[in-house]
Amino acid sequence: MIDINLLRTHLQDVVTSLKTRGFVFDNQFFLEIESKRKNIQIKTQEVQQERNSLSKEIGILKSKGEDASQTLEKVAQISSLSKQLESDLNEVQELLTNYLLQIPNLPHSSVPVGSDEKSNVIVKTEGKIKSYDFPVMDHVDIGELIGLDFEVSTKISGSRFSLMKGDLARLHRAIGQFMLDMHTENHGYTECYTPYLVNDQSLLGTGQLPKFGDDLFMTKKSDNENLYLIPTSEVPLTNTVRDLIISEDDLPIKLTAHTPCFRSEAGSYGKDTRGMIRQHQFDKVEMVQITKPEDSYKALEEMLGHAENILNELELPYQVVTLSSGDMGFGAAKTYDIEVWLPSQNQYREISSISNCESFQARRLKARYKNHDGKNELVHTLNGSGLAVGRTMVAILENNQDKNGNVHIPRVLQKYMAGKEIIYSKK
RNA sequence: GGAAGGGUGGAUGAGUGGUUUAAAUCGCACGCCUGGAAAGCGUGUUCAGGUUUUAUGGCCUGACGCGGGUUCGAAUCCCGCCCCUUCCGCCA
Repeated sequence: MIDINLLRTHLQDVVTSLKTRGFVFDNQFFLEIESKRKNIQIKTQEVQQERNSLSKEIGILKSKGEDASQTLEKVAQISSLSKQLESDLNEVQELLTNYLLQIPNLPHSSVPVGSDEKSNVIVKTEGKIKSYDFPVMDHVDIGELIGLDFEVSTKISGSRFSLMKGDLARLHRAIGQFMLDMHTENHGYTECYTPYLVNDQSLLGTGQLPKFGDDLFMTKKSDNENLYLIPTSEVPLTNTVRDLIISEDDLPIKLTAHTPCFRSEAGSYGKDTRGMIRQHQFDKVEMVQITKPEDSYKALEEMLGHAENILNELELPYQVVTLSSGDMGFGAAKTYDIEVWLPSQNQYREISSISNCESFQARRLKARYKNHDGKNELVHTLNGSGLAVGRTMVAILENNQDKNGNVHIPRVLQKYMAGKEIIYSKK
């Protein structure tokens, strides 16, 4: 949620900024509803004040044993007026916050302006793309030779799920373990185990609700309560600080978790239907940082470095792009995507997304810290994949294949695979 | 799932319809005292919002788990829900 005071004081700037990310701000609606809110609120508070003082008078009169019927009569009218105004005020305020919840975050000044991914800017390209003297297979063809079985997963659950067996399943586990170990042992994150089902308050806090409910899998807890499968562990990790006032000494908070993620991919029919690129269920190791406002952009660079370290260790070629204003997610002020090289597609594909949400989520979460002046100030929240496990495995299969369809296990993963160096194909 | 008890400012905890402006204690901050400290004494110490002010601030509204209701007036009474504790049942 963006700061309503910004809308009151710098409306035009906000409108212009939002336009760069394709959001059309309803100026007239806002001004209308805001002035209505102001009028009703002032009037409501006046009436409440009068009611309170008259009610107090009644109390005093009665305690003295005097007759209060005249005052009672007077306050009866005021009281019903007050009720009416209170409900009017509620209505207007609900309208206003509902609108505010729909508004995406403002892009940071360093974000390239553009309407879609075509305006993304490549920051750097790392690693050497191998050349292959044989026709490369994609990960589905390789996978089928070493334990990837979409026929079975389709039978069990339908499309966009996968089932792995044997060394491949172990490789998948090894990747997650390795990433988690890197973040906890070398990057200073605290490992977390989190719920995979979360309530709607949590999703409202991180911005998936109310606007993107269609992308979530929902379960029913009871007649009047639903729980949602997490689309990313950003949700539980970031919500750890909801409704908290954190002491300055405890910042930054750096959390990581390896969890499955569940997405209905409602708006992506026909995209990446083959293979493991776009699934309803996938594993991801997530990094989350909670920082002081002045530290958040330093933290963003740091997190990018942490994700890059993983790819460097795995010896996978990648590039880093800064997302343009129109390509960023709802809550982000600035986002870096890391894209890994996939030989079968002859292009880089997203494997990580690292965002600074500034105070956007913190405002929804009521996540604050006590600054050195003793004032409560909203924290900044950042999240990033470090990395998507399934897509990392895809990249390893494709980049490390040989002409016999064997997959060479990256050196850093071998200790997680009992020293195994190659997964041999059944070809 | 069943039964009982509970949820009040940073902590403990009092408060069963009206001077509650949420007591008291602890903690914390500042001041006095002191060579310095402790003790003691004094003062202060929640959040959100509105409005006004150059500003410190002032005035006002709301918040006692959440949401409704009754009432001129609700922390207090009524209804629904959530969470916690203990016991029972089930279960890994």
